This record gives sequence, C-alpha cells and structure tokens, in this order.
Amino acid sequence: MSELPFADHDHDHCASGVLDHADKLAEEKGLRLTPVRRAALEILLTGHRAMGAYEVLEQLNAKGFGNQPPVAYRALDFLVDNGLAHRVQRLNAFTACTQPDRHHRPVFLICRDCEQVAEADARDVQDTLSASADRAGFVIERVNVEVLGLCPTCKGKAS
Amino acid sequence: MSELPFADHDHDHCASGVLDHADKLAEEKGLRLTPVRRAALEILLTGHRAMGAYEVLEQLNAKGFGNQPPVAYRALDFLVDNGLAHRVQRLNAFTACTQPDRHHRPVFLICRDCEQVAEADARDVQDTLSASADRAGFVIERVNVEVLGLCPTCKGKAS
DNA sequence: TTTCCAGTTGTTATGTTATTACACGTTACA
DNA sequence: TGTAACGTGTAATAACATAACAACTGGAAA
Ligand SMILES: [Zn+2]
Ligand SMILES: [Zn+2]
Ligand SMILES: [Zn+2]
Ligand SMILES: [Zn+2]
Repeated sequence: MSELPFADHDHDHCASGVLDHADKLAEEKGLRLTPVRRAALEILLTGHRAMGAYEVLEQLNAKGFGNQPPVAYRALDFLVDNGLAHRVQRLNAFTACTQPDRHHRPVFLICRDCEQVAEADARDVQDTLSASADRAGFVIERVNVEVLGLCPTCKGKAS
Repeated sequence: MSELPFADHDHDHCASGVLDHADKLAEEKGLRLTPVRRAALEILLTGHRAMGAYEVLEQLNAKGFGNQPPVAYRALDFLVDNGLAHRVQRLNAFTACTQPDRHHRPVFLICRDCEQVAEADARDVQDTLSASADRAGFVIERVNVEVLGLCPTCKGKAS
C-alpha cells in the first residue's frame, strides 16, 4: 500500500484537481462527461465519503436534474466504468476515485465507526491474487478488496 | 491460494461432510444448530452455489418453516457468524463455507458466466493486506476479497 | 417446582437498493 | 437530412433488508 489513507489534506484542492482531471480525460478519450455525470462526480467529491445512490440522486435533483433512481445509477455507473468513481459493495455506496490519473488497484479501508472510506493502492496485494488465480485457471476481470475495521482516529478514541 | 477451485468433486460427500462438521461444531461449542438453521445450511449445500436470501427463504418455507424474510436472514446470519457460511457481497448472496473446519481467509472467485462461486484460501494475500493496513494504522476486523471473472470451464467455452 | 430470563421463531409492516421499460431529445456521422 | 447510437427523463416494479412486536422454548435461579 503506497499511500497513507485517512491523512489530513487540502480537500478543496484534491476535489478540484480530480474534476480537472476528469475534464481532461473526457477530452482525451472522447468520454461524454455530460452535466449530470459531472454533477454526480462533484457531489461525490464534495461529500468526500461513500454515498448511496439515493443520496446522490437527492442532490442531483436539487441541482435541477431528474429525481428517479435511474438518473443517479446511470451517472454513477458511467463514473465507475470510466475509473472516476468506485463502488463500495459493503456499503452499497459510491465514492469518487481519489487517484483517477493512474491505473490503480484500489483497496478500500472502511472505518466501522466514523464510516469514512479510504482508498489505498495495493498493487502488491492484487498481484499476489492474480498469480494465484492464474494458477487456478481463473481469468480475473475485476477485483474488489474491502477491509472493515477502525481507522487511526477512531482507534485512538476507542482506547 | 492453496486449493484449486472449480475442481470436480464428489458433491454429496462434501455436503454431508460439512453437515457432519456443523453438528460436531454445535456440540463442541454449544452452538444451537436448530432445525431452521440446519435446514438453511442444507439448502446452501444442496444448491452448491451462491443463493439469495429470498431463494433460501422459499426453500425453507417449502420445508415447513416461516415464509417471511427475517426467517431466512436470521438463519443465514447465524451461519455466517459461526463460520458455516459466507456472504458474497457482489451478488447479495450467501454460500456454504466449503472448509468450515479450518480458520481460513476466504477469497471468492465468481464466474460471471455460469455464476458459480469458488471459495479459495488466500492467506498470503490477506497477510500482505494486514501488513499494509498495520503500517497505515488501520485496525482490520474483517476482510472481503471478491474476484469477478471467468472460471476455467467458461473460459474454455468462450474461446 | 415454579419463576424468570435469554434466546429462538414467527408475523406484519416498512425501509432501502436497484432494474425494467418506454418516451423523447440530442449528437455524431454518413 | 436522414438515421442510428446515445443520453435523459418518467413510471412502475423488483430485489434486498430491517424494525418492531408477540408467542414459545428451554434452562437456570429461587
Ligand atoms: Zn480509485
Ligand atoms: Zn474512523
Ligand atoms: Zn469458508
Ligand atoms: Zn463459469
């Protein structure tokens, strides 16, 4: 794991950086980062945590978009498919990718207390996994690694 | 990963073996493997695949138990809590543990074609993960690793 | 034995998450 | 300028999960 998750950071900066990157990516790859999609990404970035689809939907609607589930699910699916967001299975939630500029193997560290989700890169973990799956003859297409526990902050509070 | 998943095997034997083990475990640890709970385990073993709670519920009801969701969820939760079954997040489904006799770190290999789920043990993968989380100051409580792809059989069919 | 309690099972009702199906508009492109 | 692919919106519904409460069970305390 190369990054320390849960670290303090300049959030406004990280958010606008990701949005800039998304705009660039859209232009380069011809992705259609339409208003709803961009708004959904903004919402995830502003929330800075894992958000449920209906929560995103509510905020999309407040910004003048539709208010039916598919509106949110489609935008979120687009973001996930294009590496701008991830789905956190354990929480039935979505979170903006914090490092969309590099092809990474995300691992999610989920704090059960404060519910924050940190995205770490664990190339080594997933390389191990790939090697094992290869031996078993299984072709990996997607990997989902999620860890539930206590983040450093909440660990401190508990003790 | 120490086991080859998706291998042919004597399924009736593996199923009855797990049930025997569950009975033994119940006696040793004082677990109350009641009729509904044992039936739920049987259903998962007979299905030999990941099954949704409502699917299990339907079969429980056919055997004379209640027909409301909590009946299934409670039995399944019991099995999961006691290591007799696992939850597959990706599929919102449950599967009988194939190796309940050892304390293992399950990794699920999910075939997107035939929907079979193989349970492999990946101690090495999760040890790597633990070490990384430790460095980040995160206390791991539960880990969930799920891999989506093509099993050897379906890989063959596709080519 | 009787009382009590924790735990189990059942029911109703409700909450939460996700998809299908279809209409209409927009974009890209021949 | 057709037209096909894609995107957005809506309504309806499916699928998954939990809350709240009543009734029963089985064992320990009195
Ligand atoms: Zn990411
Ligand atoms: Zn925390
Ligand atoms: Zn297992
Ligand atoms: Zn398969």
